[in-house]
Amino acid sequence: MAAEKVTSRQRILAAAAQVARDVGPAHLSLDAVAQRAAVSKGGLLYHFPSKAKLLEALVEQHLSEFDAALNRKEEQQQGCPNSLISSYLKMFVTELEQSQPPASGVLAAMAESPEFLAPVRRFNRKLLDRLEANSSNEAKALIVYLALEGMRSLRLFEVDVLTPEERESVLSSLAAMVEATA
Amino acid sequence: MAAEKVTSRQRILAAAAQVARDVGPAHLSLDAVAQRAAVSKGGLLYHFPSKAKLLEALVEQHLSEFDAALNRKEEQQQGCPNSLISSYLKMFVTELEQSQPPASGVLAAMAESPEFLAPVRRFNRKLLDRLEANSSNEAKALIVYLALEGMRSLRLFEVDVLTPEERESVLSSLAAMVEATA
DNA sequence: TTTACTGTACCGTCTGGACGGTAATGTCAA
DNA sequence: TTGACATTACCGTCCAGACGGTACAGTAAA
Repeated sequence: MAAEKVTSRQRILAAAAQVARDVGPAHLSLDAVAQRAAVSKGGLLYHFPSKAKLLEALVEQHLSEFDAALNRKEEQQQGCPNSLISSYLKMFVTELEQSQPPASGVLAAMAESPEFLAPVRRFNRKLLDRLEANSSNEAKALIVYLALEGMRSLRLFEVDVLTPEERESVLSSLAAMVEATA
Repeated sequence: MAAEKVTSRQRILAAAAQVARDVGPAHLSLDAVAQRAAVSKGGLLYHFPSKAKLLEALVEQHLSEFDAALNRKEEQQQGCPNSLISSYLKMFVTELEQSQPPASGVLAAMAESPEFLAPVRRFNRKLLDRLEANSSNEAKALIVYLALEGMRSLRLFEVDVLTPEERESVLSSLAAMVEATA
């Protein structure tokens, strides 16, 4: 049950993100997702009984992948001061290097209704709490967090116009801010 | 021609942003916009011959209002070093104080298709060029810009979970960064 | 026998937008 | 001054297509 089922579910989720990118977040249709995932519409609705459930899962998946990636980075430098914000920065760099596509599934969910982002709100608040508990300088950590969030959202909206040089310059400055324990 | 026409157009534009906020960016329908603007659907289509034109106008309006607000702030402190990034910061604070609603019309446009954000890309790039020409420390200015962009996008997505204290702390730190001419 | 689907047919609703009016305002020649 | 026409700024209706979701019969593997 696990192997096949999970694979199908994940294929559908990935297809949904793809479709959202291709036709615009507002035009994510179940038919198109099913086709892209090489699943019948009945099959799709077997896994996700409604469009809302699919969008919910899209958000959930994004959050859990984000969390996993962050934790992975943090394990690599346990105990260091400012380890969380430092991990977030490293994670962002890794994402860039691997040129991971933005989380367009989340966009589709928010387009449908901002309510779908309630889990994101909860996640963000928890992250902020952890960040403040973990940082030697809260304000600086917040700025780094927000600057990264800014770059993420620019990419998500496909309005990122930073040159590679600017990006590098910003990222190294942010790294310096993190290391300068005030 | 001028007085009535402009008023009607603007009522429609404002109604569109409202509707997008209410029903979710993906569900902005011409009928709903017409109703909210107290115009018939035919009337709406007279001003905006297609949905695409309406969304285009929504983005354009946002950009021009942004630009106007920024220029207004900059005029108040002509000649100062780092005047542009400083103006952007002040503008953001003003927006917060007036608790202006986020630009949900732009969200509706991007939901329909990311292509609608092409003017935003151009605008951002120009802004960045101006910013770099105007700043005594490019990297720092970029960080401030990105942090503000981060806060803006969190609000736009309705996932902003910063406490007023955190916001204030960040904003005053950003102001300090701007003033510390390196 | 249960799980995990496929495929087809179908339904009700919503939506963009085409279309054909129409009333008010303005223009201009006789 | 007035009648003829043009333009502007809409209104209200209609329709074809897309979409979410249901229903159901069948199938193949574990």
